[in-house]
Amino acid sequence: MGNIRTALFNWLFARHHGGSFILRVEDTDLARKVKGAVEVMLDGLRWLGLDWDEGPEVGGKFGPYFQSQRLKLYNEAAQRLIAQGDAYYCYCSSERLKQMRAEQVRRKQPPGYDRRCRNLTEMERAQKAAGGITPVVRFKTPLGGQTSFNDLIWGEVTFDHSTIDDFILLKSDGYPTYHLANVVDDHLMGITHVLRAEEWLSSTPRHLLMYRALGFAPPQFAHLPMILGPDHAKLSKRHGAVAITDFRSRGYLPEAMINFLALLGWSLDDKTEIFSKSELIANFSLERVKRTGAIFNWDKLGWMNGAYIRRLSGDELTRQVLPFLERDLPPEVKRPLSVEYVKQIMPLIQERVRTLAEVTPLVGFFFTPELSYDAKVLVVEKMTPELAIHVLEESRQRLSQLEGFDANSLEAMLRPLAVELGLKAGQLFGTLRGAVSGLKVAPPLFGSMAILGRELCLRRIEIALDKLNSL
RNA sequence: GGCGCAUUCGUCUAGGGGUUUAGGACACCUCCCUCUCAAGGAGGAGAUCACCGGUUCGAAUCCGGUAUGCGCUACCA
Repeated sequence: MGNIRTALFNWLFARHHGGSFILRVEDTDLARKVKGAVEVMLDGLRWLGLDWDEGPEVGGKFGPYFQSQRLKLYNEAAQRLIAQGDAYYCYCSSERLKQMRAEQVRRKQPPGYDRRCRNLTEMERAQKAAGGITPVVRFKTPLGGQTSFNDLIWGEVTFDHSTIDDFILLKSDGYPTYHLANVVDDHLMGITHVLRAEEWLSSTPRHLLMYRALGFAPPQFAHLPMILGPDHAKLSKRHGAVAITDFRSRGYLPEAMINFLALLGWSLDDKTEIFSKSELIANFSLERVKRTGAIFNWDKLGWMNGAYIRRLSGDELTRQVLPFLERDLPPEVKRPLSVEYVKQIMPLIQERVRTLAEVTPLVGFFFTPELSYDAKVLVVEKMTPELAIHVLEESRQRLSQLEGFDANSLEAMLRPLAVELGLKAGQLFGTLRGAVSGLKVAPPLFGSMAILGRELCLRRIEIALDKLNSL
């Protein structure tokens, strides 16, 4: 989620300024490599409509866009830094480092590499190398001084070099760390603006130090606020959906997701809530990005998604709902579904759902050949089974003789019937609703009956009567 | 522990010295509409603007301190 929001802000920023949105896959951690993860990410971006100008699949002048395919570049940079005296080989074992850290923590010292290998002589180096340890490459952080930079969102930020240790550039498996790869690539790829999550703020001085050592002009940085869960912790799997694709399968619309995500940390003014993509692009600016983390509010997302669903045309709603019906309707329902039939139903539920996934349970009775429900739904408030039977028999009678069978004629006949039977409208309609849909809460009755048709309605009333009679 | 940053209704936020009895949205409550549920409409409740000092005629807005929270402090990104 956080990554997707970061991607969105990058995309909005690029589109607003007429720049390029570049997608680079930072797959430099072998241990965390997950098969298919990249495809999922690309799918998510595509679904949201965040198209990239350079990157996987579309290519670009500065490819490849997978860091795992650019190892040579990082190696060259590391070698250059070593040659210049800005980096060095470190032969310390991870066991020693772990121990060192534990000791530092115990003594309440700031944890960090103790620079044991920083000034090894040629002789010592050769000795260590002979020991069979594959070294890592560390950056030789200046011991004194400080680095300041002007973050586009946080303003002027300063860090003392004394708080930065000699961080690793190249791991012993030959892969670069984020720090190295990121700096090398941003330079090589001509990146002008880096918009990333706040968690990177404190490592920015390291990056700046590297840009300087490498003789590269650094890009502009903007650190975005984080997205938190309801417990104020960084949003994670524990908080429900994390992958953007989860939202798709839960029936959220991409436009709503974008709108909602954009408002997490950014706002235009004190009242506008609904933004189209082009309005977002037109109005987006870093100056209006907040600095504080925002909690992901599912309720508001639901409301916003509902608002977007209500704005859909009948055709569009139908098109979007179809896959959910195909997926969620019980197997006994014949496929493929009739698009025309679905389209007829849509107006009845459009303003009643917050997600596309909520449609199926509401409209299942339009498709299911056999309704299965408890006879209790036929006996609404202030009714008895006997009364319900009477009501249904009377209704069946009238329904079978009714001239037309559209919503209007149904209503014109049913309303007076309630009066005639000495019932409140809700009593009659509720009973019929139960018989026809098997639901207590359902789409509007007349419209539903019209779509189901006379024959089916009458049959369902028969079945309802059977149910009541066998109570 | 160190460093950096933040702190306005439960949540997302507007507001950056007087126009603020701090505005909007979600959620919540009431009423209207109504065949259920929604949607829609009208109201309501909800924030001593973290706290303490200072600057000022005047501070949510500026300054300092405190508290709390978050991030970083990995051969993760």
